[in-house]
Amino acid sequence: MNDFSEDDAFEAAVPLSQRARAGGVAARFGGNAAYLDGLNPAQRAAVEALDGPVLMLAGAGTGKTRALTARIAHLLHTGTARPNEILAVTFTNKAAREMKNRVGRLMGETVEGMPWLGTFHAICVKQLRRHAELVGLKSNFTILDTDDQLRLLKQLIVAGGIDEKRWPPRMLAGIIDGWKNKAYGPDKVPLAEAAAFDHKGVELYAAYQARLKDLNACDFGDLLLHMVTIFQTHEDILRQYQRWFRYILVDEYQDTNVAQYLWLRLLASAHKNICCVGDDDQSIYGWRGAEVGNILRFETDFPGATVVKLEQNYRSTPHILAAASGVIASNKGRLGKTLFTDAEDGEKVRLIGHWDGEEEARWIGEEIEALQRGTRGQDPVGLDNQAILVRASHQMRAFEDRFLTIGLPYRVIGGPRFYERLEIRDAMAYFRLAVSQEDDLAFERIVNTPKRGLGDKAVQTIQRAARTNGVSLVEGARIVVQGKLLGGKGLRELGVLVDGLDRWHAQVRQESDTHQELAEMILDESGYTGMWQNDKTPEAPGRLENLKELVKALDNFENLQGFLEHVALIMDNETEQDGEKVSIMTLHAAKGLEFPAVFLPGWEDGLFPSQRSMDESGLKGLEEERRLAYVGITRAEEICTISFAANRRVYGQWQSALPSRFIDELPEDHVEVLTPPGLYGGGYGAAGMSTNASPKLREESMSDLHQKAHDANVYNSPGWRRLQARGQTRGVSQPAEARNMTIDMTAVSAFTTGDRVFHTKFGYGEIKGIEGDKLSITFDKAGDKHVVAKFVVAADAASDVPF
DNA sequence: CGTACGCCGGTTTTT
DNA sequence: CCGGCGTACG
Repeated sequence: MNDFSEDDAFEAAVPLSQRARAGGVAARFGGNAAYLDGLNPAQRAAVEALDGPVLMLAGAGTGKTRALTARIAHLLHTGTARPNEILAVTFTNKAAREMKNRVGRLMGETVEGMPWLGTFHAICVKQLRRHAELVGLKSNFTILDTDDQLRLLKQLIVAGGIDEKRWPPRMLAGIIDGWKNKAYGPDKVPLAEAAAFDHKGVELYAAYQARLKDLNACDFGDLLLHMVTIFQTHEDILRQYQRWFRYILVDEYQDTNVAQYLWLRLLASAHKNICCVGDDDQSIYGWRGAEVGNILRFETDFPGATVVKLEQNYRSTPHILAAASGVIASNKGRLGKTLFTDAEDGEKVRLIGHWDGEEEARWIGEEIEALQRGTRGQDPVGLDNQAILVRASHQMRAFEDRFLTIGLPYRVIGGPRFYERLEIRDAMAYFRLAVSQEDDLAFERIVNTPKRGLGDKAVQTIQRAARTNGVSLVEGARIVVQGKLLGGKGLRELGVLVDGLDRWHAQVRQESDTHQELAEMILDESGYTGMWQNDKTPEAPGRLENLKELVKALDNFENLQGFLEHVALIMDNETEQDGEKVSIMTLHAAKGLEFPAVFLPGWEDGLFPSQRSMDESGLKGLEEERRLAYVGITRAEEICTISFAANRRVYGQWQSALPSRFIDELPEDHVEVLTPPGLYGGGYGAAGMSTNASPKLREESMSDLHQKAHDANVYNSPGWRRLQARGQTRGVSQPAEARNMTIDMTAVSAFTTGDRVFHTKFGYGEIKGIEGDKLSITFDKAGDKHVVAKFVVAADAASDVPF
């Protein structure tokens, strides 16, 4: 199918008569190009160099998105390109949305939507739907999520009689993804790599691809891989796209993998009007296939490229920039940028060591409250403007525990994504089946959810019936029901399920109800809602809440099909904005964000830089970790606080660690060393203690803690001694009691000892005591906790979640 | 077929 | 220390 004339994406958004270079356009958009106002010379150069290859090296906070959107505006404004002739690619939906909004704003709504502004995946889906048959798919192919993918791989492993221990589905998925990222089809995997996995991996890869074809499905990696394959084997199609996409823009180029790189290079090879924006210093996704090499090699790939460096930073203070630059300077083979700023000096980066992880969390909690109140003698910093950035998500727990206890509102960014949650996937599987009864994976998922007495044996019977008749599982189930191939209860239940599926399917086609009503009906009639209503685990109310949320989300779509189509690609986590909260997230999740105050805890060797990263990838791994440090520091606008703990409980065992080597790389002149609480006057290196000393004496006095800290080997480490040698110490942390704490007694007065209560994180429990505004609660699952009263509700109120 | 217990393993994450 | 998963029973 090479004829695109019907695709609205290629329809001229602007009548041809109005299309003109430079001249006639002014009439359309007004004479002046307001989008150029306020750009610095480098940005302006990047915006105005429209033709030929351009590499925009944009350091952190240098107005990259601004330049990129201005460039699009410029292409449109000068009439160089129409909106549908511009291909603009991002990695995330969020970035795509942002760019769309900003272009719209710059152009004053005059421009119709840009059809080819989107993520790599969204754009590839659009293309692949048109050419699916060239890779053996139908244009209505489904896109599998990770969960489907894993279940499929597991089936293949089991079917192949392969030991699941030696070939865990997760590992196989990782290997296959890796190959797809490099644009290797099953037949293109280099012999050496194939041999590295006993050739079994390739065998399974081929089987997996064959199975996907059978299911008329593909996974995320396929979207790119298939398009690259099509472009490489069908020159006419490639030519067409090359003509259509007259200008190409790529965001976060340092994160592209080989498949994405090939796709871009193929599309750009004719006219070479490609503008890539990126920062080699912020390449932090090497472990999932990103190739920094792509950006380092740009000038070789596109000889004569215009290279523009954006080095003026509009985000951070000079001290923060200097600290970040100091750390990243240790990396080799950088393209090299020197960030500068006009901003006032501000505060130095603050560095503090703690006895253990809990102490660190406590200190940061108090510090956040102090900043919020402006107690430190400066403008108050709202909670929305503060963030804690950690290396690994398990570090979040210490903060969550602490913040729950003191009642500090927080939000975890990038947790389990909405559409990845169990209940959402189950519900979606029902919707998928209502739309198409061919969806075998969806059927397998829900056939026994809720429990219908249809276990492995029953499923096997259904599968056999389906296979021998060459039909879908739903049809197979119908055959089983009609032929009474199962026993009493299971048979009856299966009959009910099949009837339900038929009914829902019919209703989808008739469109007799609104799709929201239909969705709600499906979830009710299938017994899925009831399943969670009867569930007494602490998660159940939340899951029901999520289901309600899901039905609400349907509002934005025409019908169920439309919804399913979009959800496959939009795994976004729309974070609800309810009140001021501190953000807690990983360093990876923080890329692209900025906060006035940033806390960077856990700077200990082994944790950050991560031991595993260094073990697996050696110097390359260490350098990526260092870039992560760079990304972390450069998120801060005003106040950046780095901390580490001498001891940490990891897998239930106490372990001590040395301060991160990155701390040694911080330039002294831009760092202020704070004194940990209990160490007024500073600690002095004493003889090291045994490394497994238990610091589990939490409620000890400060002087006791001091004594302990005194002896800890961390204070005798090279990193720590360096801090001492700098001799800059200043007490910061005030005891919490010294600050005027407002205690909300209204919440606490609602409870008495013995009440059953519900807490969103800890679940159900019973109040054992009341101390000030805190409740001491024994939770059914989570054990004894002290929690601020406003974070719990009476247990009977919690079960009252209507659906 | 569903539940209870014991064992293993345990970064980073988007689409 | 915690959760997911697989095996062993009811």
